[in-house]
Amino acid sequence: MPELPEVETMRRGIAPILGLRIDSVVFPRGRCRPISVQPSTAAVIKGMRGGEFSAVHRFGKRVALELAAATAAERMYLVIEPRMTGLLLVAPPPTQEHVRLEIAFSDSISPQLIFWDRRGLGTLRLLDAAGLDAACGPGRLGPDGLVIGPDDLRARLGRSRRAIKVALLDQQAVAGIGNIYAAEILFRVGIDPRTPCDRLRAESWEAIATTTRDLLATAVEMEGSTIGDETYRTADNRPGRFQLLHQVYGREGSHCRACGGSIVRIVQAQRATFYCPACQPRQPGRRRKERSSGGAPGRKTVG
DNA sequence: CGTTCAACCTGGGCGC
DNA sequence: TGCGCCCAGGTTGAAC
Repeated sequence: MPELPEVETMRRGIAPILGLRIDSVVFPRGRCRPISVQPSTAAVIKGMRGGEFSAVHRFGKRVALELAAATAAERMYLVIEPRMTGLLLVAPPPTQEHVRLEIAFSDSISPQLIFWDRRGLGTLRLLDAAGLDAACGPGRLGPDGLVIGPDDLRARLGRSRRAIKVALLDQQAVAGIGNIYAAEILFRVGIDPRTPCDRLRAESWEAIATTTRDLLATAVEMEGSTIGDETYRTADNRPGRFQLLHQVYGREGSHCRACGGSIVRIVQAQRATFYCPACQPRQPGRRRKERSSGGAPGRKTVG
């Protein structure tokens, strides 16, 4: 679940553990399969115990905890990728069973840091600076969604034939957008999610970039989106509030809050897309053999 | 280059 | 009640 706003909220929420001495690092052996830990659980324990975290960064949908070191060359980072169900907590976890990592600090008053992940698709990596750059640097991730500019977005996607919804999920184009926010962004700019990128005009890219920044910033302020029960929670175990502002995601068959029409669900690249056909009309076909049969810019059901 | 599919996992919800 | 199926916020790699 966690996309940029949720991961940013996690990043901010675990700040209380910065500067505390790492007393113990435990990978509980649950009944379920272990998550991916690189280079190994033993190496992670050895690399962290006795140290302290000096900063916490976010790269797209990943959190990187920086370990204090005498020199930059020795500096290591614990990179956490929550994927679908991972949570970073400084509060008691939803269940004990899916606690994947537990870090305790010598100051007994302070909370533990817990990585909890029901499905276990999340990953943990202990990386040096070069490894961090390879995993999260500009070669791997595009500009962050909170600061993406229209020119950058257009330069990266403007010539692509991919559908705009699918392209917005490409982390190399722009980092941090996931399935929820891609749908919400496109609703707010009134663009059909199936529109090929190379058919969007400059003003559309402008609108998409501006809306992406604004919407993600608002979602961060509202501490992300919590849908259903055992999903995303803040680091201190509270639900986010941005789901209250969702206009299309998860609302198939419901009335569009803008026009009263019906929200539709389609599948693109094996993932659900929600949109309002009335508020997000098909682009008038630029550069495509258009057989104006009726006259009105009516649609032909294509797929 | 782009799409499609399977895989990685657990668990909730639904129809029968 | 139980079983089987579909669904889920993400990412990756192989096959076409």
